[in-house]
Amino acid sequence: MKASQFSISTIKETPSDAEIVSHQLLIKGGFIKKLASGIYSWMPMGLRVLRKIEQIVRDEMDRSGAQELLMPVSQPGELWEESGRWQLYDEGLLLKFKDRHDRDFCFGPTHEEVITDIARTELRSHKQLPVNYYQIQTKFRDETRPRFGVLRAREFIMKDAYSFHNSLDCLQSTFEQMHATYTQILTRMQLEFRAVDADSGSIGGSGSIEFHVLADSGEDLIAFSADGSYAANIELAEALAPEANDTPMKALTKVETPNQKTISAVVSFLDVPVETTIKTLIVEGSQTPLVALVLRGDHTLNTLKAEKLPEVRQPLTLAAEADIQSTIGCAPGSIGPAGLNNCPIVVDRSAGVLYNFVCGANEDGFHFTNVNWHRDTPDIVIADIRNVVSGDPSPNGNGALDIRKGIEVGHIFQLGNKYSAPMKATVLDAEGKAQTMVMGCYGIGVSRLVGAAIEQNHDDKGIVWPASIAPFQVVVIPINAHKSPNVERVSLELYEQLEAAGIEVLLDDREQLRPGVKFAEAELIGYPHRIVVGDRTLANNEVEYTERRTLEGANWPISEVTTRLLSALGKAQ
RNA sequence: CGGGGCGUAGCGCAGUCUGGUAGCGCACCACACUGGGGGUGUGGUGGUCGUAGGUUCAAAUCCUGCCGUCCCGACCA
Repeated sequence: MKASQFSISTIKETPSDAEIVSHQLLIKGGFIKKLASGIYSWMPMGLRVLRKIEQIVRDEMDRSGAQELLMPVSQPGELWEESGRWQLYDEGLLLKFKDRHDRDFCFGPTHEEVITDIARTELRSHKQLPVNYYQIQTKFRDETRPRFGVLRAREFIMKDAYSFHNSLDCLQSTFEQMHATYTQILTRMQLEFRAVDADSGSIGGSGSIEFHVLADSGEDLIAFSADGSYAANIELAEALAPEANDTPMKALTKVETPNQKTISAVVSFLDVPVETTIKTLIVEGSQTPLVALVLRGDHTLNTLKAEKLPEVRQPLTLAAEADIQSTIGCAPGSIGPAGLNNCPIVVDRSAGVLYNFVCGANEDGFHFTNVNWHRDTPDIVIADIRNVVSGDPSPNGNGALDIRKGIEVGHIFQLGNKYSAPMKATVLDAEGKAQTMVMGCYGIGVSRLVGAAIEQNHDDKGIVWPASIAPFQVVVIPINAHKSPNVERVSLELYEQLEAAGIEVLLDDREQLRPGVKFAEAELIGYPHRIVVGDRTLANNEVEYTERRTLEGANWPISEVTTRLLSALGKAQ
């Protein structure tokens, strides 16, 4: 491709509405263009990247034996009534509309309903199973708050696959195969990632695994052991109970703590280690109006774990201050388990092994010190309700946990019969009886991967694309070709040679631009390899090579450019 | 959905407090110079100041409604 015939529209200024680096660089580099909040056009340069990722995904899905199909973007509301999700998603997410006959429709945020409808008519016999259908297609979700450019867009491109089985064992084997396929996809994209145990959320089903690209801007926290044998979303990672060390109990003391309403305030006011303090959160209960959740002062509540407690009402809701006042008799900030008799108390494992700790005295402006469980408190329930922190022991016993941020780019689920049962998707089994199919579903955010790849691969000059997904693998920049026929001839010959060798190369033949502009732009756009052709080195029959990632250069003999690039790109000649 | 910020040329912004000829930088067009790190000069193009209404002799500026957009939170297969 010649730059003179290809739209490149970079801008120097950082767009004011782009917060994170991938969004800024995609806009600055002219890869995408915003049409509305969370809705973007893919410009020619950006589309090349998107297509690269799609092709890797398609390739590996096909290799796994899955079959590609394409389902409609618009879906009849009736189908969603059948699965029960029309009402469930009544507020937000589902963008609904009506056709001219006043019939309900929605833009597909996902395609379980449509694929299950296809499966129940296409699949009749257990002999046809298992089958795994996939598509790469535009989805629309009316996110309450689109943000981060293509990382949380409303309209986005996703690969979604749905498998059908006649047994859980069969589902399990496809699930494992998809695990391997996703691993292969992300490996080919040259991204650093982790597959982690995850909550299956509102899509339902049992086991699920998320794939996260590691990046500091990630919205999720993932915990994993150093040896890689354990990895889970922090939502799910189990906090083990520490060993209790038997300490002699001291006498309970009530101390005045005027206006000390936060843990950090109490810690500095009383000059005690934060690990010896307790905080108490009051939430709405399922069997009682209120429930107390107790954590060590330096720990945070894991809402997902708390929500699963039988005592707690779903969804987890912090109690209103007025209810706390009337039931407990003090404001939040002075609550504590000691003497708290009018609601159940659930204590985190780590808090439950403390001796002589500090907590609120259930009276504004007072705390207790040297509190001890049982002696000073009513009956308690011990549970795992906190988020793990870095350094916690790994739940599988292998070393300590490390915590990193990740961008969720893939999620695979074992759905079971959540959709097939209500939608009556059955096949006849060997005995000729109707049997509800078991389903799995597997998603990869294709457009999100574009952003995730940049979050993980950039520097202060711009994007550093992994070669496998770069819009072009090589850029050839002639210097002052309009003045030097030699430069023009060599750069054109190199360009043709590289193309012939199957390398995707962009020849920056735009005459009106000065070299500095081309260099800066090349670094912004992030071509992995750069060849500069100028009279300076041409005298020695050489050109200048620069690797984008290291920005280190070297002079290469013209005759060896193709061979060296092929080997840098890992291609056999 | 709660809290906050911002809407002025394609992009980034000033002007709004204190009402009175709509500005700057980048980009774009023309010409000249320049030609190895977003170069220089000269001359230009481009704006119903988000929108609807109100106050006023007069509104980008004051008042009210609406819309859009971004941030924090809630939410998120």
